[in-house]
Amino acid sequence: MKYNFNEIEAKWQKYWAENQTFKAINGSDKPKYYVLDMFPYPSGAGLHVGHPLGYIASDIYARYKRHQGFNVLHPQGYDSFGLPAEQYAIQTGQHPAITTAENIKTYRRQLDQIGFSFDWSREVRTSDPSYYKWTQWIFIQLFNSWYNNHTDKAEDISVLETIFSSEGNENVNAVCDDNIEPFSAEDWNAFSSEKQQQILLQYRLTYLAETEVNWCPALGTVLANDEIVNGVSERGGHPVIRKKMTQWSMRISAYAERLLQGLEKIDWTDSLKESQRNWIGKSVGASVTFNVIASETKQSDVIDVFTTRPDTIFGVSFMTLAPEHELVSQITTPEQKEAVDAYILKTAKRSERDRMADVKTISGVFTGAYAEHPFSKEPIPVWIGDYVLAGYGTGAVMSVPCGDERDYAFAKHFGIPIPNIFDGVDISEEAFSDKEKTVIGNSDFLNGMNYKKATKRAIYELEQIGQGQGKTNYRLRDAVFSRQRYWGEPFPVYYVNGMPQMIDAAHLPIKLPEVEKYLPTETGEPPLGNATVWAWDTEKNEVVSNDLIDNKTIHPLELNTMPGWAGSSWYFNRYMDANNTEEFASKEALNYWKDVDLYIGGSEHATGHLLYSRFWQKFLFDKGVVPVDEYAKKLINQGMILGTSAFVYREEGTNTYLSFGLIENKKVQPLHVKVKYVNASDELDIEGLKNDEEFGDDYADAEFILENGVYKVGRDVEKMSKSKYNVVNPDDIVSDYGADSLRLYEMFLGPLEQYKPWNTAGITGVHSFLKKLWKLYADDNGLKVTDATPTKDNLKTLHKTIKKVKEDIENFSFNTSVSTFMIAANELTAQKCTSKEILEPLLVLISPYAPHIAEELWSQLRNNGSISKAPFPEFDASHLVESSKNYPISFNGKMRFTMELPMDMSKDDIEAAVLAHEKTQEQLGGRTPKKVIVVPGKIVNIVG
RNA sequence: GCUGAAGUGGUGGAAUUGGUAGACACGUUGGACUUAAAAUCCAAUGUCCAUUAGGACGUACGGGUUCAAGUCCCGUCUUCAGUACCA
Repeated sequence: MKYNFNEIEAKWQKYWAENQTFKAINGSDKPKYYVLDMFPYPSGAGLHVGHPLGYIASDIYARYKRHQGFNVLHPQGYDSFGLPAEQYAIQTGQHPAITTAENIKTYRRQLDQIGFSFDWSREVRTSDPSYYKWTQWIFIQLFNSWYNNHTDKAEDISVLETIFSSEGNENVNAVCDDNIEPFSAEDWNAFSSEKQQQILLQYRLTYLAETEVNWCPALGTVLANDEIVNGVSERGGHPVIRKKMTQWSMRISAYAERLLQGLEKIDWTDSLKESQRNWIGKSVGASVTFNVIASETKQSDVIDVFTTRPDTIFGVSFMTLAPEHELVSQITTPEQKEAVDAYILKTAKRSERDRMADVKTISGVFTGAYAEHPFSKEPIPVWIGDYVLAGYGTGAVMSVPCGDERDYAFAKHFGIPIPNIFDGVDISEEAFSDKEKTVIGNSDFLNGMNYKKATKRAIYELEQIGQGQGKTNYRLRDAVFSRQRYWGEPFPVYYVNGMPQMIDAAHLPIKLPEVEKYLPTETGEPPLGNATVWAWDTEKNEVVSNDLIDNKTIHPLELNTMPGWAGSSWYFNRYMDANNTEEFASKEALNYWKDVDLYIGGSEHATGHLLYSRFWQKFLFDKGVVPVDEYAKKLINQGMILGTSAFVYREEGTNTYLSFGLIENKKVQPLHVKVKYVNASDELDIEGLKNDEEFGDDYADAEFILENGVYKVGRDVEKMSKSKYNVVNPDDIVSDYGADSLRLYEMFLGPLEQYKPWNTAGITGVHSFLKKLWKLYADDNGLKVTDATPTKDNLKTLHKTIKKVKEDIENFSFNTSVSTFMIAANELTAQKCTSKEILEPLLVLISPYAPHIAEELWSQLRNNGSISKAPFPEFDASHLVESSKNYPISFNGKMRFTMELPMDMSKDDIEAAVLAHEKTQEQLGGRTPKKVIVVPGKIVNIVG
């Protein structure tokens, strides 16, 4: 019997699929366990070996939990709306749905052959109308809700309407737009329905607003903050500019504090939580109102600022407004108008990127206006400067040069006085911003106080004069929810007189219309502007032709689509009841599965998907739709598998290629070559390269200068990508070595969280382990497992393996358990172990890692009558772990323990006492300890 | 700048959490089997000194605590990731 992995793997994959072996049952008696992967975007390139890393880890964990008697939910699906399919459609005219379906087919085939234990009966696709029906439904719920600060949760918009009609908005404490005019109940009831709708829109959790957005002209769409990296688009690296547009926004800022607090109760990595904390950016301080001193040319006005240092209020020597600040034009004096206008123009021209790249240059202009210090009543010059951002706080700061680096630099640059309000600190060279060591001086009633006391007192005094109060500010801004794209969820929205109306949930889904072109229209409308059947008939409740629009019963539909993160913000709930056509998911299913016990995915989603999905979950929790407000108890970020690129070096201006060792100081141009032409010793297969279909011609006449008879390539570790020719396809690995080898090797490569390079050569190690394992059970004559009584050594090997592997899985250090298996196989081979009492549990143990070979051997043992246990996947192995718990052998045969002994014993006496000790004898199994480390008073270490 | 993670052989990485540093694997070298290759098996493989026995050094660098430090503390440097004029 040979280890024919291809045959075995195909056989069991077929068996699992036909028997729905991994189907999870809703409402089983067993305890539930939910293991979730971040679902993939099915790209046209298919999977490379880096993609399955996290899936293998979660699969091991899921299979382990099944063996422990849990009812495991381990689903998979596709985040199938996205830009690549749309761009392909723009180029080729092929409908993105077709491309997407094809890509999904490839993904599914590739995933299947790795032997994952997914419950495919629960598959979701975000681009499927039966799925996005519920994404639209959630959008409607958000539209129909507002955030009540009194109850600290989202409530139905009808509650707000009731309040408005009975008492106006005076006592409403909601998270809403700024600048809402106060109105009474009488006012409200007298407002036109349109005016009422306008006001309500300012309170809704998803709202339409003219916002300054990140517009990417090359992509023809707006981007969220997290889709921009260093001032250019994350996808494609195109420039991004600021532009005002009417957009749907999500009021995520309402949840800032709860998103922050919620981090305390979930087991996510510290770095990820820290990223989210920074992104939310809570700062506690005060808002302070400065009165602008009125003069002939300007009226009196007020400037509100936010500061985290109200204790330094007596250090204010000027104020700075963002150039975009709305007061600038009002307060600028005629003498300064020219300079101010020129400055505003200059900064507006600078792109976001320039402004970010160049933070050292100090620039600004005096407006000519003065504000009055709230306490000293001294006049304070008001400047504008681009170091103040319009989008944070109020877009204005009180500048305290002695306590803030930027204010200090600004003051120095423009010769503004720098009053010192810190006792015993020299500020002639730099600002002093250490809060902890602060002692305030020169500050009237704050003198002698530390930071904490002075802050409290300053806020109190500001409140007394009505010019300020304590305030908490968050950096987190509302998320723009509109995209000018075709391949996304359509909004369930139509417009009557320009006011958005929700389509009744009973008529969902609103399916994407057909269009001829996937580009924006000539008039600059989003791609849905190309649709001819895209109007809403409010009588028939269906989508009808645009020609029929009469703005009475038939109205235009929204042309934007939802962003990529819409569908991924709630999919984990859908898996619980994926085929429900009546509800988002049934109450029973939601209450049974509740939340994800283990979520594995990449850290690149820290401030995107992982924040937005927490926001939606909290909202759905407020609405009573889901039973928990944090959906993932534990989250692990898997690292990335990188490619090892290979280079040949062309001597500049020639057709000669120098071997890596011969470059020395010569000018060479490194060129990527396909990694498949390079062996483990970095030697290039020149013939292979010259015969390559794609690039052979480029090298046909090339001369390769060898060293020691071979051409050595250079190596570099980079991200796997098509353009670097370092992509390794899992299909090739599976056909050459088998899925079990791939699974083991990906785990063996290193710690799960770490970034590590792929190196195909190394896979022979785990592959020969599997062959060795097979030989332990079978040889040319068939199975060789016997009823023999296990020896002491056999038992020791088995139990230390069980202990170690259990620990490893529970700590997610899958890499070391692969080593443990190898050691076990080597030891049992050396011991010539054939005992089924050893070999049987070993199979159970290894099955989460290498399920195919384990299933095959288990089933053979069953057929042969050697085992009478249950079929493999249903086999509850929890007793194995239990039995090993008290097994009297410690890991690796090493043992250490501490033993109290009298202080005055001699070293020899101590050793004698150790040898006589009962426990020592037992643990050493009669052998003499190699080393005893003795410390006065006790024995610390006995090594056997 | 700030935040987070990390720095161990030629390489990927172990180290029972303060207790034999380098497990396991790749690679390399040598050997067995073979007409040969592949496959398989065996041995060696941190550095330096030594014929051997053995010895010295060694976990980025410099200090410290401890009977004992890769692990803990202080300082420095480097790399990676995220974030950045956030008042």
